Amino acid sequence: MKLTRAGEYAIRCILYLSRQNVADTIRRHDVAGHMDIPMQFLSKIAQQLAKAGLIQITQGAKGGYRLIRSPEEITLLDVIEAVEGELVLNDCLLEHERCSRKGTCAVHQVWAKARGQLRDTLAGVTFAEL
Amino acid sequence: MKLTRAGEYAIRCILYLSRQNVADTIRRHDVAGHMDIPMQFLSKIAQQLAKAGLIQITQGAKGGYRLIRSPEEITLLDVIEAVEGELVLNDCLLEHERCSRKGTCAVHQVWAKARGQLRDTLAGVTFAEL
DNA sequence: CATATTAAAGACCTTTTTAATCCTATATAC
DNA sequence: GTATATAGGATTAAAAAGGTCTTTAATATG
Ligand code: SF4
Ligand code: SF4
Repeated sequence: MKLTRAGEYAIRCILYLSRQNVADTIRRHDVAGHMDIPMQFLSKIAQQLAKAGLIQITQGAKGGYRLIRSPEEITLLDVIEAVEGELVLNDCLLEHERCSRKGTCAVHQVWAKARGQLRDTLAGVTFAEL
Repeated sequence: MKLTRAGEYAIRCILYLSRQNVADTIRRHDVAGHMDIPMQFLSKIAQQLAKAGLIQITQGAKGGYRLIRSPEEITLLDVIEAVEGELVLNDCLLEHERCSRKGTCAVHQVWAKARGQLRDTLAGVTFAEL
């Protein structure tokens, strides 16, 4: 029930990019150095952020990462779900996960509510505010 | 960012006990059978629930588990934290976890808020309601 | 007391996830 | 074409999750 390192690093990465001149491409080396992220691990994370449409990656000299969307349009939830997948608090919340009790289970409703609340909270914070 | 099986089983166990005659001692075998919990694994979980003061365990013939507190007094959060430990969403929320950014980190505040919200939600549901 | 019943306790195990790192390939600026 | 940078796949080590096995101990009942 906890954020992974990858999730934490992803947030730091976007946070760093948000604070620079947003139009610039920032070197991976700089992001990793300033935000205490292992460089190679950052590569993996950046690739997921790119796949999710949050950043653009440029290879080669002068390459690096650049935000595609503006900080106001990126929420914490976006970043977290980009690297951790859909946020659920209990497996039975996933559509394909079958629990025989699901239909009538009162606990299930609680998890659904809690999940909604958490996602709303995280979706309510943009990187412009951070 | 998800409940473990142990947590899920713990909830099912308390749920089952809450639905029986609360004063009765229920056999581990029955709980496991009715709630689809691996028997030996339930032992481990029950021991944690006992340590947390939620159930009383009796060994020997006619032994089993019995609720100590009434269902109205047991919340989902109680049960979850009994087996998973204190609920936190990011490591930096733990007192002893050091992050050099913690002091000024805006993200930290969000996690603190989200965690509080989630705990409140789970603490707001008792087994009498379930 | 003897015996049957029932759970504890600790060791052990397997699988999955996490958190990286290594290495080769590839893209770009100059 | 060379130096600079990241991609992408394979690999790895450590930890956590999710159990199981075996031995021990407690209790009821005849
Ligand atoms: S018992 Fe309820 S909460 Fe637990 S997995 Fe099934 S549907 Fe979900
Ligand atoms: S950067 Fe902020 S949110 Fe991330 S671990 Fe440090 S204090 Fe917590």
